[in-house]
Amino acid sequence: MDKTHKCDKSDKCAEKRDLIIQAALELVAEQGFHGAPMAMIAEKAGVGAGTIYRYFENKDDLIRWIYKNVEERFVEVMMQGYPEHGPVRERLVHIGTALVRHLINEPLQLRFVEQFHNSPYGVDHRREKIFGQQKKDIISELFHEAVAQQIFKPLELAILFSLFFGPLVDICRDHILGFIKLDDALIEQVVGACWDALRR
Amino acid sequence: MDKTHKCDKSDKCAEKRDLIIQAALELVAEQGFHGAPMAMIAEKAGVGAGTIYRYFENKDDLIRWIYKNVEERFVEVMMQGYPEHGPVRERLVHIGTALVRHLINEPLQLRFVEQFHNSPYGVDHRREKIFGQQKKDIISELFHEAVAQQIFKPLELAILFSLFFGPLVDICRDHILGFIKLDDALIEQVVGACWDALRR
DNA sequence: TCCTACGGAATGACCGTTCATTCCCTTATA
DNA sequence: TATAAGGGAATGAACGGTCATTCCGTAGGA
Repeated sequence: MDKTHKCDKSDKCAEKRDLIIQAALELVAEQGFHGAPMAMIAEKAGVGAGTIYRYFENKDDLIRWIYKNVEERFVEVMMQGYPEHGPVRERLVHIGTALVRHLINEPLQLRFVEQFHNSPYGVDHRREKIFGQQKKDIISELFHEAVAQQIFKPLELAILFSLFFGPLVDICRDHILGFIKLDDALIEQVVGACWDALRR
Repeated sequence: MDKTHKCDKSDKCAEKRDLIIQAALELVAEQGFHGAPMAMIAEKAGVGAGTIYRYFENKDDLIRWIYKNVEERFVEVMMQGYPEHGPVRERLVHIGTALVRHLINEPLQLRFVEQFHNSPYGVDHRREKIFGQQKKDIISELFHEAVAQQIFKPLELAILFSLFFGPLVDICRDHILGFIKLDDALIEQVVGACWDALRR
């Protein structure tokens, strides 16, 4: 929930807000929640400690706001250029490739989301995602359709998601941490391998 | 590193030590590191707060000790009844199935390890694992052999591990949290799917 | 009596949050 | 234009609480 604030439009206030967000994103991504106390976020953003509370109710509010925005950007990226009427494999490869490309270009966003998922809210968030999955997002639809057409193995959505997205996120982390070196050819191979896991 | 202690052998002291370990394991697994302060661990173990420091140098020492032991148990379980001279697929299915069965029987151990991996030490530990991978554990050997025989896709070990173990651990967590319900048939299907991801 | 294990209050560091104060920009007035 | 007043934005020292760790008095066995 945003805190009501006099100047929402693109003026100095918005700039300051963005500075806080960026500082928090970086610190949490690089040091974890432990390594991102409010005082440090404020210092990195170049504002006073109290100023943060003019823009966000409390730390939870700040963290959740960042998470929501980062997640939305993930979906946007996967939907950009999505071949809506192409065959299932093409659509899936598009999603996987777009996701991996984005994650390795925005390592802070990946690390932040991972930190978030492994925290008290993380479980609640996943529960909501899985059980509240009545809303028809395009990716869930694609998976459902592929199961119905007997292209995918007849498994629950949660399992199919783990088979496909789990390894992709893992290798992005390994790339960011310098354990492996991803390039376009390798990304294609790994996405292909994840496809193989899903295929009937 | 254990702290030197007069009575190491199976007497009352060892019992008390185990109580501390069990309490810490449960609290960290269920509440995360934040929710497992030393005072709470002591209370749950039924000992004084200071007593913990007679058995472990500090909290880090305690946590690392538990992690090391839990991880060793994972390997033990995967190696129990390992069909060393069977075909690659049989050996891999054995490992995957044994791991999943163990993890869903010991949810605390899985949750603890996940908490550990997402913490400051987590990255260091993984770095050590990947770059210090000169030691020939049986599982790495199996993967190397399968690549050499062109049974697996020609990918780095870290990637193959992510493709195989990543989804397996994910679905165990989902099972523990009640999001899905694993049974023997389903485990077999999922392990089979992970095999498909690796297969050339 | 000596020595070791133990408990739990005490300690000091640190964290999120608050709030009295200051700063600065806008507006009103002459 | 010059000046004063008003008010929202920003600040950072201070507060209350929590944490890991230490310290010291006590109990019990040799």
